[in-house]
Amino acid sequence: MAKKKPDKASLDEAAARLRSAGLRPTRQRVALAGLLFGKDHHHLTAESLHAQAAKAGVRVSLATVYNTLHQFTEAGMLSQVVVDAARSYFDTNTGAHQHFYCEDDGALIDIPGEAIAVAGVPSPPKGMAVDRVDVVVRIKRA
Amino acid sequence: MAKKKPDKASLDEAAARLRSAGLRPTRQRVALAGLLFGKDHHHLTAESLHAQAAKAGVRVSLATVYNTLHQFTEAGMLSQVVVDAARSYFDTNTGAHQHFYCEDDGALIDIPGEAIAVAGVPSPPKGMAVDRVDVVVRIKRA
DNA sequence: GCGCTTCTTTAGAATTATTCCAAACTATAT
DNA sequence: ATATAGTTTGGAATAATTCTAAAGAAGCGC
Repeated sequence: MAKKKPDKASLDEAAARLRSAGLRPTRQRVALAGLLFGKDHHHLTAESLHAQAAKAGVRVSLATVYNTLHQFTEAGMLSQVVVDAARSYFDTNTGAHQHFYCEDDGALIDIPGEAIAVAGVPSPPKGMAVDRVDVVVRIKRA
Repeated sequence: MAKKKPDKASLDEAAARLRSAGLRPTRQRVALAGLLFGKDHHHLTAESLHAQAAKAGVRVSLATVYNTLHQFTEAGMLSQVVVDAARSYFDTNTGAHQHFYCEDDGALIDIPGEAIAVAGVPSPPKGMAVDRVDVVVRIKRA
């Protein structure tokens, strides 16, 4: 049988992480953090995480999944990837990197941050500061 | 009083454009094309174009605005800019260029195509071809 | 541990953007 | 003019996300 829940150690670690981000380590937040950070970096949507939680036997409402994703993003534990007007993707990799976005099936593929160089960004309007530079390489079946 | 509708000449030109794109020059398409291409390049949403049409005295349903925006995009007369998961922006400038996106107020500002250079894009997975590379420079009030 | 206060969760309603639908129209070719 | 195929439209339908008010847990002081 497949292991469903993350092990206790990683859950404890998740709780600690939450605490230091100023978030109470509630059952649902700890469980979601376990699902999110217990494995390799990956991409997800609110719906997909909600489904994954259900499969792992964690009871969480979809509203809480949305809340949690936003709180984690706010806390810098996740980053949001905007590639499609229809749905919001999140990425457990918060480091500087970019994405391929497959327009046929909606898949996201990481491009390591050091691979791509963007030169010539003009200085932003007065009073504004650059928050970050996103590069999306849109690909299609040839 | 402010001029509300585009002049006849530009409407005729719009009709010709539509015809060569394989679209019947209907009253609503011609009117929307007049609003879109009769002036400098700009950014818009379905809602904003619908409102603008209403103000210009053109009767068009919102559904038709959506249809038309997609058809024009398909025909290469408009391009879609994805910067915010919440709404779809369109751009009358279909040339290669990029954008500043102001996260505070949702404003889009063009960055000329020749300004920015993106180097190091890895080759896409087998069987895939790069459709285009979008760069969004997210800015905030400093 | 007990009670209190504050933060969280939740089900379901509400919102928002967008698409779908079937009926009424209209451009175009004949 | 007519017929035909492509369009428009209001309103219903969807989909993703947010809001709300009430019930449930955490954390703190005693």
